Amino acid sequence: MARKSRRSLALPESAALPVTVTDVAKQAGVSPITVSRALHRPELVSKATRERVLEVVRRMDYRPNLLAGSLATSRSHLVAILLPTIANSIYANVVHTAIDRLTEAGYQSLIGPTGYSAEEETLLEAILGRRPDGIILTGTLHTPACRDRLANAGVPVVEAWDLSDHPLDIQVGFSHEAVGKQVAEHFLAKGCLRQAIVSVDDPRARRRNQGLKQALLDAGAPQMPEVILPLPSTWEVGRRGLATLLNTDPAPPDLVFCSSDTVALGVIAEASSRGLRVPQDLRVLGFGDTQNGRFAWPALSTVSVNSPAMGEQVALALLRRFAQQPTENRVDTGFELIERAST
Amino acid sequence: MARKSRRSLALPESAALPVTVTDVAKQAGVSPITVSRALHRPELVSKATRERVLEVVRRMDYRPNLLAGSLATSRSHLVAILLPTIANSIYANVVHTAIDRLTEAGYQSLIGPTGYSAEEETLLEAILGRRPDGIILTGTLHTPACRDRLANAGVPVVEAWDLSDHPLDIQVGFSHEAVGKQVAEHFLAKGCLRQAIVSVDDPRARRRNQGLKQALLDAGAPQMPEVILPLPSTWEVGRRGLATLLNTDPAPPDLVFCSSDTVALGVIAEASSRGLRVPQDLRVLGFGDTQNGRFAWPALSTVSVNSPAMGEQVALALLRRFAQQPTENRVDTGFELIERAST
DNA sequence: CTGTTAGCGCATTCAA
DNA sequence: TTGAATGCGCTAACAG
Repeated sequence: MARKSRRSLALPESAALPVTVTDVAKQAGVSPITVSRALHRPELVSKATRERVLEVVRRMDYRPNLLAGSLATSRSHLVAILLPTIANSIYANVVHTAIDRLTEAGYQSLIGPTGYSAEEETLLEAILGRRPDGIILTGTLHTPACRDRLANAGVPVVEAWDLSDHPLDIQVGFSHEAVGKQVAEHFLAKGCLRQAIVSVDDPRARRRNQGLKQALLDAGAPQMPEVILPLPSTWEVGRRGLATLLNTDPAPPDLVFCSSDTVALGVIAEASSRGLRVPQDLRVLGFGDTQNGRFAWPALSTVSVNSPAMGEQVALALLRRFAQQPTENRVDTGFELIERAST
Repeated sequence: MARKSRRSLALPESAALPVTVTDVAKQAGVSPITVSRALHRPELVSKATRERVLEVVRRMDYRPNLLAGSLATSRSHLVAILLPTIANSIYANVVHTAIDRLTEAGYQSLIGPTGYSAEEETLLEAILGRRPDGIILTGTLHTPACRDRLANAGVPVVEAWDLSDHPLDIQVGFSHEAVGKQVAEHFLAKGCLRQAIVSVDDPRARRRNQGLKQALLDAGAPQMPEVILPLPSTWEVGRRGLATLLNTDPAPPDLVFCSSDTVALGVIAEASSRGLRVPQDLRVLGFGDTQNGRFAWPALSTVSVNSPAMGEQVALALLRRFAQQPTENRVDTGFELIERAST
């Protein structure tokens, strides 16, 4: 009893046609909608029919087609996550936590790599075409057009990892300027007057650096060289960065503020290969949460940003929106300076 | 001229109803299918109407609903990627490369976290319910039921990071036993007879370890202690691992084979805090490609698995399947032992 | 080259 | 408690 026009090719019988609600309905002697209800709103169906239907569902190995469901309900249960890169990413922990929470709540995650500004618009359209129920933004969108597009997509958007003055919608993050400021002040108080910077070229890193430099300026501390190298963020950036610093300035820095823990490790490697002791001769400060707070590299101080908490907040904000509950539109997840001596 | 029953709520006019093919068709004075063709198969439409339609598309800001398209064509242009974790993951580089290629080819990536065996089945159903055109598996599926389900889902599946004797479908990876064997033999030849292991508890790591131990056995080298610690793979595993090794055995190892570069760094940290020189007193061997081959930690030897190439092959295999071109069902991407002395 | 018809699989609305 | 009719938005098949 073949259906009217499913597939033109003759298929081997192993590739059976997918079972649909209609198939189940026929077998169970009910209408398709009853099957749907038995599955999703069982309280609307009498116990007898419900059990019969579910039995048939099991027997026929019925798997709902979520595409069809989404089309009919206009709720895709899809969350799009836009991030520059998955590999070695400072955002990975946040994204990971958020995905876990969303998955638990029955949402699935669509990943969009925003690494290449050229195709950003295309990517965004492809993503929006799936009609996601929500969007998570970790990196920065390159073109203003894309930001506009997102703002007007009629979809809740969470921007993570930052608090800016021009929110798209919801923000979960912290102030990068404040990070730089606090680092500078903390170490000024400890007597570190020669604070240098080794950083990749990233907008947020630049704002942290700016915060640090401003604080130094305000305190009347000397301006030290700042080495900015291109992405990606590798150990090599740190090694070359410190090498450059030391070659440039006759008087070495007493602190190096790095754009990430990875870069900081490179600085430590370079320092030790030059016989500089960390932190006695040179303090090295990283940023991020590579090890997720579990364990830090000896002598590597760092600014921990509490990624898991951020991930939770990101997911929470979206889920509350979905449930049409009131939401905070701005969550400051803070950061914490962790100092390590050695061993 | 409102449509019949779209949305019940009165919406502010800013939240305009999404434009559909039908809307465009009306404005352009053609039928919906012509709009569809002008967009997707322009060669089937006369230049004049095509231009008119596209003009209207632009003016009305039409955005195709990919859910509807997928439902109609049975091609979702979605690839599901199942991986244990995104954070600090050894798989991240592979996944990243694969996503890039797939995105370029017009496919989008759905991420499914398989970290929690308990809900593995639920997750899998949710993913399959989206009718992905292909599936990428990086970690291991925990239950046999899930493997069966995948094998019979009627969807191309690529298993990455491994070559086993019981492929689900396509395999792209390398032999983990061979890694262990080659490491053992290489360093035996260099005179390292006391090869110990510090590893997390992971099936594939265990197979690498097994390969190493077997090769040692075959060569008549002494069996050294093997420290297996629970996931996740952090520096701390390395530190505690080496500490345990040194406390357990009076005669220290001359080589420590680690389950990842991260663990290996921990071993190096512990070694240096104990005054052991790497590699003179102790060679440390990592595994993976944390830095993607760009730069290695001084004195950290490693087994590089060429993740980008693997990612390419994974994407390629799927794309060829989608295009119904013949495919290799088993691609050995190999690995490479990289030895580093210092500095 | 263009349009008509019909269907993808499911769920909302209303009626019974 | 159940069902019929209909629509979600798009496209394949066929006709003209």
